Amino acid sequence: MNTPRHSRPKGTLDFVPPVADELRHLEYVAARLSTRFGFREIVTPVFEHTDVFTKSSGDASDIVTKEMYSFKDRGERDLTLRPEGTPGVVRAVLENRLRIPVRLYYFGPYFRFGRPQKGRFREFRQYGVEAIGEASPYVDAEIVLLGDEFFRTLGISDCTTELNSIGCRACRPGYRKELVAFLYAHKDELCEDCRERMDRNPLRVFDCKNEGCREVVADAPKTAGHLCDDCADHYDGVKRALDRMKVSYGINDRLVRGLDYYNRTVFEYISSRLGAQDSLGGGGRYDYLVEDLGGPPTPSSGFALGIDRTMMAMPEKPPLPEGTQPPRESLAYVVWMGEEELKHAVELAAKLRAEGVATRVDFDAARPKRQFRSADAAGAACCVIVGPDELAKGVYSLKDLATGEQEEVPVNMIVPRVRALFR
RNA sequence: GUGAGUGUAGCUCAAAGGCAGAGCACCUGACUGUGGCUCAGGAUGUUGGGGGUUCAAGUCCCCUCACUCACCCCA
Repeated sequence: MNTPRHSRPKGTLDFVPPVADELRHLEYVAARLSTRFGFREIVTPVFEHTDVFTKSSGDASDIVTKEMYSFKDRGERDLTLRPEGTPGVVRAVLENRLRIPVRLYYFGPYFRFGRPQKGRFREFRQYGVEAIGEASPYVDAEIVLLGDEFFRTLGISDCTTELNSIGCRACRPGYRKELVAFLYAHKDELCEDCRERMDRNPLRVFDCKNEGCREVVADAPKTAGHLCDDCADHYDGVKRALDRMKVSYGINDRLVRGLDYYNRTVFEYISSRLGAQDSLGGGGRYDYLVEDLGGPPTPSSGFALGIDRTMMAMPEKPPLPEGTQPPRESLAYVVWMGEEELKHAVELAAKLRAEGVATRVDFDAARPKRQFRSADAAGAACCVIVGPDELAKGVYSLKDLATGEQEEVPVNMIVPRVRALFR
């Protein structure tokens, strides 16, 4: 193969036409739905001071310990390409003293260092929402609903929602102690990784895919049975609200989120089309994070959805029936014959564009044949032909490239006639 | 960070130690004011890179790089 002079950095993606259009469409859907739920867009930097992430995501989490793109800038500042969205948003809310409660949505690129595989990249895109300063279980339910509607709007049908509650600072320590005791009793049956996880983050043993570990974990004490009264009430509230909103979900009492800051409600959207990385996104409640980042106690809830994964999970467009042409772009080509007509073509292009009609002229091809070919290659809907004959008669010839039909159009009628061919 | 698989034309893939090929795409012409369709012709490669074995390597061996999938982790 011709080795390209330059190649993408490992784990990055190019979005070339028309895939970039799909990406923008997806962001448009996200923005529209978020707005409908009262969220407003926030844009924060792609990099932050490193401690914004180390103080929020948890020192023990893998994201912080081995997946961050961290660097020192020329001023010796410790900076990190954001591995996730929530900490930067919370930082911005505090720094700009936004009035709380506030609902925010965002999308953009995120960065984590790991070996790429299907659905996992070093640069990836997320769509997220954060409801900062809202404590009600209804809020959690609304956020789950929003994500659910997002996937449904995009035609993703094989997406299931899993729900769990992991308790709070009051009830989790007791549960954790009980879980660790259980795991120690079954230490011999656990894999090496899980034996390490037992001490560092015992809840994550639930995530292990190892057969033996799964069997052990099946009998392990579950969070849901060890919630304090407040957490149990909250969990019931979320479930009742989801039922009333007609959101279908499954309880997964093994569901644990990777980030340390979650408490109470956690949820995840799973698709069967994605391979091993089957999570389209997830989220939950994070009632302590704002405080951890130096703000006042502020109960909050949100989600982060993987845009790249969502695009992978979207249904394939059905192939075109045999013999049919793909739809044409809403684009007009002005075809010219000689130098004299070229001047008119340039003016006509300006006029069409002023009327909002996307227009191109092939300046490089002197022969009309090539101009027509350019127009066809670009998928243009029509050609507007400027030749000596047309100029003499005060008309343009308009050729519909889909049907091949051509007719003369008075110059003052060209804009509506071109537009009529767009569909 | 760990493991496995795959690297041949722009794309999809043949060539199982003996002349590097096909389809699609591309270019030119038939058609000097008309795309697609048809016909005729044309170009395309350091077989990812480097080393080794051999009379001979796309093919076997070693190293390296890239991609893919999985572990890990998560979006």
